[in-house]
Amino acid sequence: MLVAGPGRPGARPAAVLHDGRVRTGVAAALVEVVAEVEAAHRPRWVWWSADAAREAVAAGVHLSRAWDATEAHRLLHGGWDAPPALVWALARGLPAAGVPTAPAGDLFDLVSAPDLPPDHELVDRAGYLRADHARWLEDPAHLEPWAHAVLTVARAQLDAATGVSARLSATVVSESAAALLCVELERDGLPLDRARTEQLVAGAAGPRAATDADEARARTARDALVLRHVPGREHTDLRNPAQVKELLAAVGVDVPSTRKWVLEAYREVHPVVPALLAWRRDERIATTYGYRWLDACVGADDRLRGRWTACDGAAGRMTAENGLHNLPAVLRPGVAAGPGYRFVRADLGQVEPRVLAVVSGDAAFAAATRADDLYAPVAQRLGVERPVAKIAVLAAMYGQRSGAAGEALAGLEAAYPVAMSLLDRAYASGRRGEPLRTYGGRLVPTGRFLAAQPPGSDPALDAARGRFARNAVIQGSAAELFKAWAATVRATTRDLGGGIVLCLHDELLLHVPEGASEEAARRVDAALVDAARRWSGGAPVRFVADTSVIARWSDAKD
DNA sequence: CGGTGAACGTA
DNA sequence: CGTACGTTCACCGA
Repeated sequence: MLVAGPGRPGARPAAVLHDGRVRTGVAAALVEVVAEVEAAHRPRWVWWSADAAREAVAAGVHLSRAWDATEAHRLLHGGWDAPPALVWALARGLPAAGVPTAPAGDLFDLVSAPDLPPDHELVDRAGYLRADHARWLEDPAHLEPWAHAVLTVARAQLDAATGVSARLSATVVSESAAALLCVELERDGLPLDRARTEQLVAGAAGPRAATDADEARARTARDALVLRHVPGREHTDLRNPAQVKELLAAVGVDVPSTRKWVLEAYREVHPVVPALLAWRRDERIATTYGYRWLDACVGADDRLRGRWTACDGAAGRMTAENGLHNLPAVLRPGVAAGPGYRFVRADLGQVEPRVLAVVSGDAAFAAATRADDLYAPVAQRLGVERPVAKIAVLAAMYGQRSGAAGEALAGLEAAYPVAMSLLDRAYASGRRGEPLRTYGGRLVPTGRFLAAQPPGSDPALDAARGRFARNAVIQGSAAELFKAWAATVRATTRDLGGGIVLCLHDELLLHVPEGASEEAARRVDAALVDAARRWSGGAPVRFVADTSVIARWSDAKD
């Protein structure tokens, strides 16, 4: 057990509970104890959240296995918000509505003190965590009961998980590893070639401005490249969509919105359209991924850092801040391995239809996953060209309505009825606002769209819930497979002197010493075979990765 | 001042 | 644009 109290990282109190023995102290001072216990016993660390491991991770201590009570709670009960008081309550079988709330400020002592248990008690008369437990934990002596409490929670969660499905406890374990990996990703950052990145930024935003006036001039100069095409309308604010719409109407481009995919069709109609689209591309880099971003998010060690989250609030994919998940492709040449290092880049091929084959248990569709290109056997079976088969499969999974997938869709229903019926059932239950579980067991509520309006009251809302549910069962299950893969890679490549530096939904980027890069690539591929077998329970579904050793993220795959 | 929608980057 | 996320901007109402 490893728990930490409130306070600044490093300076906060913490406790290690192992084999009946408790050691408490400042978290930074406990790192050695943590390392000793790990080396001697390789335990499954139980913690309220991986944040408890922050000091140990900062010190470079590798922790192999964990049970993360917050992530377990999210999997078991759905939703994202999971404060300890709620995690405790649901683990103890208490109603969430009864969780006592802690009013902030001085008022708290006056108003609620009589309802609190005696100072040495963590749990109140009703069985909930004492309402002021956050403040209560400022006393280091209280960390021991805090550690026992999370152990109680973890045991209850393990029982509950086993009761839900045979796979759920394995999902908790891999989710816990992913959450710990997030702390490591925050520590390590993504290697950048700063000079090259600055060059790329300059290409869009112009040279680095020395003063605010220079910056304003550069901005005006960028705007002028668009406005010169519309004499008489030089005062249009390009950052105001309503004004842009009016400007476009004045030159004969009448559009419902000024979105990129709408304007693409008007490129040839008036030169201001391509100029505006180019302006938007550059403006994105100038404002979001420009010099300010470089200065704020890239460390002195040329690493791009941001906060990582193991699961989003919907189906459970990982999220990252500061551009780690949405860096424009033109900046990717700036992501470069350090001297003596290489990236190993691996991305899953056609992961969502392969996941559908597992989740649905469709034997015929599973057979198609034996091919490197899944759409080839599907096209053959349907008697259509490959592009048609691909559009039909994507349309079935995502409910795409535009495009000409109609006839092929009917073919899919006939050829793979089991897979198609899973998608139909997910859509139908989502329309009714029923929660679903992903293949690994995550509970996903579907009533999250304007919860005030019940299912059945708004057809458009019901359809949105249906589409969300159909997507979530695939996207969420794919996220589980991905995290199982990432956790396996984390474990099997750490002796090579490098590790994962980026997770991007279906893509892993490792930074490893050059001499170990080919071995790392082999282990990444082997990890996929292992993780897929464990996650899918041995289903006859093949997963494939495109894996290559490269120097820059943008380098062509070989 | 905070919240909202448009817009757009990624998967 | 099928879904999800993070970020910035302008606007709105308080």
